[in-house]
Amino acid sequence: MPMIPQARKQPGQARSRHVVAAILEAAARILERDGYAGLTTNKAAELAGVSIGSLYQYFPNKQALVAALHSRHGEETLATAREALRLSDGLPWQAQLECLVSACLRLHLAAPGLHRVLEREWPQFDAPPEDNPLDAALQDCVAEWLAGGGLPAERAPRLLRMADSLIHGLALEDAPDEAELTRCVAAALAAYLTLPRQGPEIST
Amino acid sequence: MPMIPQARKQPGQARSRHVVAAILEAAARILERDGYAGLTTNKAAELAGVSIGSLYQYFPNKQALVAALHSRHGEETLATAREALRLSDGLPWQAQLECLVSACLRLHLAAPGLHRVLEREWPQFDAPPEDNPLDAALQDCVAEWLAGGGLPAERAPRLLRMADSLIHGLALEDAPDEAELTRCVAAALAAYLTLPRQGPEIST
Amino acid sequence: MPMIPQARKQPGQARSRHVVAAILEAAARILERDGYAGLTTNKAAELAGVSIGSLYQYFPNKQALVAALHSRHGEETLATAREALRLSDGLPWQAQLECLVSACLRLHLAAPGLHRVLEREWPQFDAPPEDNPLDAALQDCVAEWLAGGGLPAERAPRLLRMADSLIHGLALEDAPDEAELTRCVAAALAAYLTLPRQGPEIST
Amino acid sequence: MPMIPQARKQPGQARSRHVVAAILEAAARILERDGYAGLTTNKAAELAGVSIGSLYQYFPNKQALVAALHSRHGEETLATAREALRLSDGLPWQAQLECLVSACLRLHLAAPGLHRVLEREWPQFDAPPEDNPLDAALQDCVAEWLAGGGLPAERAPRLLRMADSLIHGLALEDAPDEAELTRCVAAALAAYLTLPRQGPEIST
DNA sequence: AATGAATGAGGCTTCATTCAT
DNA sequence: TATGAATGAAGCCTCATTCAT
Repeated sequence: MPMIPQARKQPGQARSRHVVAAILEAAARILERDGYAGLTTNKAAELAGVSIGSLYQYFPNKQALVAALHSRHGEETLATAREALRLSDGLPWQAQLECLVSACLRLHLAAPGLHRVLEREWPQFDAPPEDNPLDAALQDCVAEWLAGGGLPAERAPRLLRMADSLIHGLALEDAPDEAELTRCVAAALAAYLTLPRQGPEIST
Repeated sequence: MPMIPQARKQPGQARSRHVVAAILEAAARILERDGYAGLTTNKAAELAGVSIGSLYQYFPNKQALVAALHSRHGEETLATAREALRLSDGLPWQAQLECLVSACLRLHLAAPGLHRVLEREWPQFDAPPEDNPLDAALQDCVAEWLAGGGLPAERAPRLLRMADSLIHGLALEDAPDEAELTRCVAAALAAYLTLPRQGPEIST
Repeated sequence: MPMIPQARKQPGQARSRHVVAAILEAAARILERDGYAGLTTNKAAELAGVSIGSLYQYFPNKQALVAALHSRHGEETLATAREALRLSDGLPWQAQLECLVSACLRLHLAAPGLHRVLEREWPQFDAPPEDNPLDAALQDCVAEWLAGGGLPAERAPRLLRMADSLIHGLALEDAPDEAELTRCVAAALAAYLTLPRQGPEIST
Repeated sequence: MPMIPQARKQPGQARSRHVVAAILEAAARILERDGYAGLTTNKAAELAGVSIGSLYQYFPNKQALVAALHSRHGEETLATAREALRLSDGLPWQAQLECLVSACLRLHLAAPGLHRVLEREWPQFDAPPEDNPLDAALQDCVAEWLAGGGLPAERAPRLLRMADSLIHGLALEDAPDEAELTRCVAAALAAYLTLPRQGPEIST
């Protein structure tokens, strides 16, 4: 149970890659619609238009299927973050933060249910805390950016955790307004970043 | 599926109350350890030391069991919030906010896994969001406090959502430091509360 | 399983008799409404307004409960038949047959579902074929009547079986008309009674 | 509950058809022996020599399994009736009626318990009575035959109900004699068919 | 490689029956 | 004697996974 298996084979042929993509897409759609409990390997295979046997050809079990989606989500997030920082290069850090948040928010608003499942319902996210290479890369990326702006780079991990939480929590609002949410999240994160190093508690 | 059943019979005798408490306690422990999917009615009954039939005497189905825990969590949260505001009455609002966050954080640090399940994994999203009387009461409570402090009371719903997200997200940290997390969360929420009414996106 | 237990105790007190009657009445109503599968001892006890424990005080198990209803039905049928024959004494046998059929039909139209269950769905009716004393008494009664009218008394068993089948089958019609059904059933039974002793088949 | 599900997938391959046949055969045997309540999906699968999963591959639930048997019985009855009428074409209607009854009786004597369950215990009474296409076809077939013989075709529905009742009732006799029973049933039905249109109740 | 029929452990739930109070 | 909470065997059904074709 604790092992998170990888895809059984690297899709070498174009057809294989297409099948894998179809399966992942189908699984994502079901996850978005019905949650983790509503996803069955048979439903995913059917929606993907392949046989259940073919699904198991590429994914050794159901967990691997969701793990692949999780991984894909990590890649998208990393790419989005890098792109946002690149495009906003030169702007004040607050503006860059807004860009970052806005980009991530857009990513999640496209499929809030899916991301909620991947981030919260997916039972394996406690297994590898930070040794997930994608998470690590994202942390490095953000830490580097913080350092470049004179901000405390060691706050990158928690900053990401806070961003994640806020984005997922607010993306589930009834009628989410991207611009407004961006301001809220960015403001909250900025406040964290500018918190004095280890200010003594006033009371106690 | 959309029905949210209630307990099948109110525990009248002392024995009954004890059985119900044991079942809830067992369910909470399993939920904490194995997540929603890992909770089975038979496991809960066994861990509670009662027969499966007894479980169904008090809870018409598995959902009702989790719903009861959810409800209990809501009550605890509401009581905690009220108590924190009462105790900190007269302090500046920032200090009150810290008290509030600190109290809620303490509540969640006691069983972070359980609360993650109850708040995020528990598929109650089909139920009307705010007609949960406990949530509504909590919102009212916070809105009243905000109004009393000259803060925008209409931000109570989102404030609570943000608090929730941050607390649950950060409570899962490896070695959470309550005091430190409190400062982070409070700062983030304070920043949201003091955001200008509808500031233009251009300005910092 | 093959044993058909009797009521555990003879109701001596008035209260006991009342409780037993209430339980039987409740069971009959549920049987009528929901069929054999829909009858549960707990439902019967609740509808009767007594505790499940009390039900088992008077009926050792569920089968005994239904057996009691079955027995009661047999008694009613026997009484009805005797009464019909008595009242029609002196009339030609065809008229008496109509009286008999009419009386039985009326009995069944009052609660067709219940009687269907008791006669067809009740799994024990294959166990004692004719050693049921009530059935035997009914057969004797009818045989005697047949003999008195110069009709073949040895056909009583099959006559009763045919009457039973027809009455139960036709009582389930959508809008049963008692008078019309009586004529149909009586005509059919009369035809059987007047069938030549062992007439050679015309063909073959 | 009111849904009357169909087979989940039509047996396409030879293997599938064999499995379906084995399941139906096993279910029929259990139904015959133990009645509806005694039939369990697991017992049927085991007796059929297939896994419980395979049973549910072809029958979405227990009801569908029995419905399939019911349907099969309807088809057999219809075919038998048509064949009997065809073979006896040209004979006087009384002889044809005997052929009809004889053929149906033979059908039911092969497995009287099964047919009793299918016709009487099977709780299909909520389904519209005559929109079962097989029943309707049988009625049409008989009505047409009656009309051709100068008999009241509008009596076909009740005639069938009476035939059904009598056949099922008498097929359960201890040592049924087909020829004898045929004469009894045919005589009874003939009497119904020749009943005067709406004769006054007073006359004999 | 692809297919999809087959498998069977295991989950949820019911209900006849018992027994402590 | 009455009560009703407690019991647990047993039934229905799902779904991850395998394997013969």
